[in-house]
Amino acid sequence: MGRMSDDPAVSDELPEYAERVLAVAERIPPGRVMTYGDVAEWLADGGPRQVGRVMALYGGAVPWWRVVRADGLLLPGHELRAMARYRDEGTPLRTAPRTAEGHLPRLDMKRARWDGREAPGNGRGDGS
DNA sequence: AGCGTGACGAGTA
DNA sequence: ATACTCGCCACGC
Repeated sequence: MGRMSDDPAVSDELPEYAERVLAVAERIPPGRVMTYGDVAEWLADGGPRQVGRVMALYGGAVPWWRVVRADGLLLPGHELRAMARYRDEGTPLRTAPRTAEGHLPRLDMKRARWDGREAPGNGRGDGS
C-alpha cells in the first residue's frame, strides 16, 4: 500500500470524528441518555445530524440506545431492542397516560438526559 | 454546479 | 398534544 493517497482517513480505521462520537456514546452511563445534539455540543464539533450519521453507520459497536432524539422518541425500527435495554438499565421512561396500544413509551428526557458532567455514582437524584 | 435525503433540533401554528 | 417550517451539514445522484 505504498499509496500515500490524499486520503489518510479512509484506511482501515474510522474517521476521527466518528471515533470521537463513539467515544462519547461509550461514556454515557447506564440508565442515562444523551441526545444527538448534546453529543455534538459536547464535542464542540459537528451537529446532531452528523452525530446521527455516525450512529447510523457505526453505532452498532457502542450502546446506541443511549444516544437518542431530543424529543425522547424511540428509534424507529429498534423500539423493542431499546426497550429491553431501558427496562434492564432502569432508564426513566414516560408511560403513556392513556392505555392505548401501539403507543410505545417515550424517554423521560427530563430525568434521563445526561450532561456528561460527572459519573452518576449515586444516580438517586430522583428529582422528586 | 444543483438538488434531495437523513438514527436532528428548535420554533411556530 | 400534533403538524409544519426552517436551519443545519454531510453524502449521493
